Amino acid sequence: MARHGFELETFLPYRLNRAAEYVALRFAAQYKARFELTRPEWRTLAALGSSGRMMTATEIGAHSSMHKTKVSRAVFALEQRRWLKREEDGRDRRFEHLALTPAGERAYEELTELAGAYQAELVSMLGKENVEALSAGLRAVERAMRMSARR
Amino acid sequence: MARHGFELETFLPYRLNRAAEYVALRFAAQYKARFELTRPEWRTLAALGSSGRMMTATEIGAHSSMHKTKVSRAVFALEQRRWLKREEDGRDRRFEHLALTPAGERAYEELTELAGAYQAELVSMLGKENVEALSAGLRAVERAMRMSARR
DNA sequence: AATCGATAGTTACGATTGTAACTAATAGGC
DNA sequence: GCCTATTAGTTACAATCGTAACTATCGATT
Repeated sequence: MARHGFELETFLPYRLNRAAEYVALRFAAQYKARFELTRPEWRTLAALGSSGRMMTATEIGAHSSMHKTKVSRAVFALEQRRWLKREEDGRDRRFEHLALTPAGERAYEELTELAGAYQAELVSMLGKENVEALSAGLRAVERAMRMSARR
Repeated sequence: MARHGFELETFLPYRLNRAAEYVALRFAAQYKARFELTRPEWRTLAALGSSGRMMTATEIGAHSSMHKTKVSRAVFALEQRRWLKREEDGRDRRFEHLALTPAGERAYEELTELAGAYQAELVSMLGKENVEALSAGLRAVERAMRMSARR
């Protein structure tokens, strides 16, 4: 039917994007319904919770690939919710050291359960081999990202 | 270092999203620089160009996974640029049949060349086996999308 | 110690997006 | 032949996002 060689269906950027949207939206529906959390907020929570230590906003951005304005807004929202507290650095007052409050920790624990269950659901939906293939492919992209990051 | 099992780095929705963003942005930079095109506009152009026939806005949205408001705006923009023309349906006047103008065709040809070159660059960057693994994984996700689409 | 440049984080602003409401047109039941 | 439900497409509006500009702080150079 197509007059030309090109087909959007076979174009990797398009396929990646569509798959990512689908997979992310299904999970976002869960934590939005459960916690009224946005994606930047969930990522910030995950970064702090999984590291298990205090982090600066810049570190969070680097760890979870978020623009600093996104992190800034997410930190503000989590602080309002009393899930996160800031502590100023005595030596260098530009830094804010961020940590989860006990309430934030509890939310994080629940979220990681949701995430684990969703990942398991993905494996059973896609099949173990397919997930491994996908993961290997993503690993290659991640490698390429790191390569092009260092100029 | 992490106190908990969960790591964002191993969470598929996150990895997929980050990889998709990276791959899409690198390509978007090319067609934005060359044509001042937005992503919805490029997708609309690609849908029309590759099908080689007239399509309605709804068809374009279904074919390229875009919300109808995105399609509507992209169609308007491409029409302003004289890359696309509308033709009304005589029998059912709700439909608009869309087709590329000769200028639109020429732009599409150039864009597919860019796309082909980029896909080739991806293969050489990631390695053929990795692209095939990624593709197999994506195919599984696409299958799951189709499954959950039919209610 | 004064200045310049770099860095952490915030905010103002414009652009883009999706939801929902809207218009216009058709189909199908009665 | 109506009345209702459905569909195609557009638009108003609010939310979200990134760029760029901004404040505040620090280090280094002189």
